[in-house]
Amino acid sequence: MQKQATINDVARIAGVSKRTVSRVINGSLSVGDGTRLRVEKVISDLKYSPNTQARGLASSRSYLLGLIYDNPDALYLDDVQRGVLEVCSNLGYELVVHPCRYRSESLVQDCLRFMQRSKLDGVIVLPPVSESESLAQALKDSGSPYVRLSSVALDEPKHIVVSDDRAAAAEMARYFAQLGHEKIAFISGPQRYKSSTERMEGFQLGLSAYGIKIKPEQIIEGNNTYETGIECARHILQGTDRPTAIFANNDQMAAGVLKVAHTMGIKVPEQLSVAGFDDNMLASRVIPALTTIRRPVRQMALLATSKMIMSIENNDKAASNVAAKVAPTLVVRESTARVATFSPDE
Amino acid sequence: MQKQATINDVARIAGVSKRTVSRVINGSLSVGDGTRLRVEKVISDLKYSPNTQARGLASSRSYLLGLIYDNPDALYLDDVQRGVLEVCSNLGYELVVHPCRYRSESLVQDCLRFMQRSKLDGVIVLPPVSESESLAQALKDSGSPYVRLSSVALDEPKHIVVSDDRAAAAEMARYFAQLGHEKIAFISGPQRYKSSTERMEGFQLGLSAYGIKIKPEQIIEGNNTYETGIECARHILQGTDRPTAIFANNDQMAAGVLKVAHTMGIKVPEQLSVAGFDDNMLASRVIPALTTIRRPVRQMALLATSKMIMSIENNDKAASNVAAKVAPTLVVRESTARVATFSPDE
DNA sequence: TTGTAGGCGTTATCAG
DNA sequence: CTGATAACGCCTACAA
Repeated sequence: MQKQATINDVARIAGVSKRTVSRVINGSLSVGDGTRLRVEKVISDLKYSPNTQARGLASSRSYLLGLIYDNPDALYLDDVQRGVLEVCSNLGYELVVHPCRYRSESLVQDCLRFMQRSKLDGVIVLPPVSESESLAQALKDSGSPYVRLSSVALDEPKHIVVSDDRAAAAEMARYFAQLGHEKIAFISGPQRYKSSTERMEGFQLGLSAYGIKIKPEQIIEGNNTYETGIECARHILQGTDRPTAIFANNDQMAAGVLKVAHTMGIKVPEQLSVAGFDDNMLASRVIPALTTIRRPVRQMALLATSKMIMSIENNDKAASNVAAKVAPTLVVRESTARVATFSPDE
Repeated sequence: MQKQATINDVARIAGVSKRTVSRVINGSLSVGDGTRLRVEKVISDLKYSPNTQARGLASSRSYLLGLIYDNPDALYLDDVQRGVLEVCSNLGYELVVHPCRYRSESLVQDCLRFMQRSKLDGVIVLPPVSESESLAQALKDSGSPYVRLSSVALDEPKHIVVSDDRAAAAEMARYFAQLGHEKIAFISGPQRYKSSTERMEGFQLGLSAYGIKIKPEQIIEGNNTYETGIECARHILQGTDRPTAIFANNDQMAAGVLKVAHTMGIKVPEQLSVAGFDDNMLASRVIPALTTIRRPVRQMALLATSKMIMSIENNDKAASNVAAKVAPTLVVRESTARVATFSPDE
């Protein structure tokens, strides 16, 4: 392996100064066409590419983006990562991933250290970490470009991309109502997360438009895992007043509901309609395939990354102009159906 | 936000030279205890932490590790990433993720550029990219530490962590045989991947110990996706000579088999046993839960990262001594059963 | 045990 | 439009 060519080699061979080479690299306009061509030729001959570290040292840029998250669903994370990387790599940035603990005392400190240790040019923050106002504030104070993904517009447009979970949940409510369901249960996510409250409120609001109200005891809080989905489903389905439909805060928990229904011999969708939220891989693999809400995760990632890079490259106006809101959509599959006029087993 | 303290600030305030501070930072032994304490105090007072870029420029280290892969299963990637990060962050390294195209002409070039652009200290390569000998050679030539994950020991111990898929598949064969299955089908992965051939051969070998041979037409190649799992299952189950058990190269395809069986009204496991490979989230969520082989993915990631960092820190012996092999294990769930003496529907 | 001097590869300043 | 020259923050021979 040859030792890497440096800017000095290029300058020497092209017969110009380092400064000029630097100008060419960075696309400065004030370079004569002849000079530029000559330098470019040498650059490609030598397969020269600038040393990022040196560049960073001198200009305090690293071409590194950070992704901060706390233990998200694997499928969600993967989606996001793909989206981010797509934009990243096209624009010459690399991605550094950084899991952290949302509820830790040292969250802010930890993230800040992460940023300055690696001299990141900016960070993208996923929920629920994105909901931490103290982190957002710290990021703002430190002057680091950042973009948050969330279900609520908690920041200026250039700093956030939101998905309207509330409206989507309302759409699910409408769909349930139109299928004739009235006895409906809801398995919520942790109430400390905005996404959970947004979805719950959206769902309730949507139902109320049809004069339907979920009984308080039919609203149970899970923590978005398959296992708690199972627990909640048991609780709901073993009760005396079994609902005809259950909406879960995410697909994982909806899969848990399916499992319990199967175990109890309750037929889905004939005797029970079930719906989830996310539309991740699981939703379409499970039997019956889940009716759910598709979150445009990848699109959010693309938007966030574009914003991010625009901010970094001093284009705040452009960053603000990138769309900051996306709309999840209803996907109807096999797990929901019109309510039975009377249940076969009652 | 204060401007970051530099080594010079520390030196000045502690009344020593940069060199001494540098020694303290890097844990050199030849520093007087008094001096060391004094310097350390200043460091913590100033919340000083060395600038990674500058450090890298001078010593050609970046404290950055790379993860190279081509479009793996989201769940697999997530597992690996968690494992790697766990070790990484404890030892002061960050992780840069880098998807690439295994079959691309420019794979080697692309990966090498990635490494030198970000001046990575080392890379961990996932299958199937890890199976590229030309990449491995290039990495070796360029003197970059690297560790490959694979199903075959294609490199020296310090450069690889392998999972014995062959033995695991043989174990599944034994299990099938002991359940009394003789008419068995196999849905393989792409034959250009070692993991696929290892599993297939292991399975066949395992069966042959019981005098069982899979008919050639009962071996079908999928590409490890749910969709091809469905296609292959259709092909197999619509045939005249339906098998009593199907082993799929991974859980995704096994899930596809379940789907088709369900559609065709074939009861699993009563009429058909189904097993997968991986034991990812899907396996336990699906109904019936899949019997499968659990790959210790996370453990592989831990081992690989440890090796990696030891190599980086010039501890090749230690790197070689870290275990280089892990054993996947059989996990029995609900999708397999003793073969029916005669099928109820025949 | 400690300090001096020089270099790592870029970018930025400020002349010309 | 171009070029010296000084940062950037740290490390490493070599000396003392």
